[in-house]
Amino acid sequence: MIKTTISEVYKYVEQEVKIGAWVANKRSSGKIAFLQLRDGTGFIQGVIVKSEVPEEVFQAAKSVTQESSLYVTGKIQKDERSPFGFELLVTGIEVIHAAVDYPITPKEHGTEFLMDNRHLWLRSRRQHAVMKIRNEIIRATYEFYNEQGFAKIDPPILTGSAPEGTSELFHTKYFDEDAYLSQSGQLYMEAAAMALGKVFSFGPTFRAEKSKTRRHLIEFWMIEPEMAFYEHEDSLKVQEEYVSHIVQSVLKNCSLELKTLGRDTSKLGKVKAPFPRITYDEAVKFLHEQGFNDIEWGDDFGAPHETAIAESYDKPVFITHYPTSLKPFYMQPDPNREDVVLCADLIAPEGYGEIIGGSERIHDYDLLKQRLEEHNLDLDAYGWYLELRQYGSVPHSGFGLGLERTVAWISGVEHVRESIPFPRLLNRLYP
RNA sequence: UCCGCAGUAGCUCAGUGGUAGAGCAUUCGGCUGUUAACCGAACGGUCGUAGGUUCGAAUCCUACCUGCGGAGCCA
Repeated sequence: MIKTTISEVYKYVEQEVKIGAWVANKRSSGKIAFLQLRDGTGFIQGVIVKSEVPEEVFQAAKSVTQESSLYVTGKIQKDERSPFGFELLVTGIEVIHAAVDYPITPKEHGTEFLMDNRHLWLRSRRQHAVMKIRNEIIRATYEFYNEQGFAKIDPPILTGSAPEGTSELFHTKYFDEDAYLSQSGQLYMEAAAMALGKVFSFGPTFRAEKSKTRRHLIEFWMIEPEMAFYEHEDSLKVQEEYVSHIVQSVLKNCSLELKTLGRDTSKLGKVKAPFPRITYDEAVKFLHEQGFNDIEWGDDFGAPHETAIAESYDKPVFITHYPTSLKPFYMQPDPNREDVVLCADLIAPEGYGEIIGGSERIHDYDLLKQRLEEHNLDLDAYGWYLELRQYGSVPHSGFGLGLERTVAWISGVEHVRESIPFPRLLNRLYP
């Protein structure tokens, strides 16, 4: 007997196989029963015909409960009636564990209930599809940066100093010292870029912000590349090629998952480099033309502004050259204009908001020191960071991509809480 | 922190001053191609918590708790 998985059954048409699976749902009538089986690799329907199996097998199929675990044996058949293309004509059922009163029934449920049962909700067809897409984005990320000659570098998660104050950082103790959970590895990645040239990080970040929207998580994952000798424009090219690569990889390798989610793939198909760019100045002018009177030059954009800008393009759009006053201390000023910096936010289409923030970094020692002082930051805490500009400083750029917003956008799910296995939200630390 | 909405059976909801309801889940029975299967029956309740108004409160009033949506905030 061949033991296999649902994803491999196409190799065994008209052969007898054994599959370990869970019962996602069942339907039965007097003389035929259908089991919707899942094993993590996919979904397949098992068909049990009363007249063709021993009575105890048919009774087992009729009485098995939702989410019970089974070893099922049977013959693989091609079948036009199955959306998957194959069915399992069951000849034997061995119940490994009988589930009792599985809470998530085949009908609709509310958000709170599903989040309380997140450990079980992940088994659903829809959540399974989102996790597979997340996995494909992660795989394509490593593929892209390895092909482009980047080294993966892991910055620390526990840090002593905070780039911009500590109000939105998670506080903890480091023996007798204060410590904080990282909200970005960027500064460390700059040090790594001076050692290895092109580097990227991929890890969790933590923000103790009281944000409660469909785009915010307390704990989320970020990909942060940093490149020595790359100026602003060089960095934008990496960004648009990277985002194109992950979108096209998902389209190529997750077609079944996108179909399960009902995602409009024609919109994703257009996501190919190059991406449109507008400057902050142009964006403000555009918003005024659209009737937004609540914004002036020097104000940051809110969610409605970002959405209005994104909606006028069918690809992600870069907004570049923000006012210096809106951005962090380390961004390189535009050589032609002191009042704006060489930065860009990448706004995803369809209202998913900012998925990338990046900039060219200041590489001049005196200017960086001046900026630290202007922001009232502790020069000792930033000593090592400033020192990078004393030993062979070079122009360099980098950016950070938020994984969950990207997963939510590509999957087409409404809220980032569905794009991470166990979301940490304002009021959610369980399960 | 602010604005808005909600909390009734395991789940999703109806009930807006007069005997607590439906669908799903579960259990039992029926049905040979079902796709959230269908048909019949049974089981299932501290109406978020506390106080108040009333002959009588799930329903009206007050406070609090919890959740959802949005804003603000957000490298």
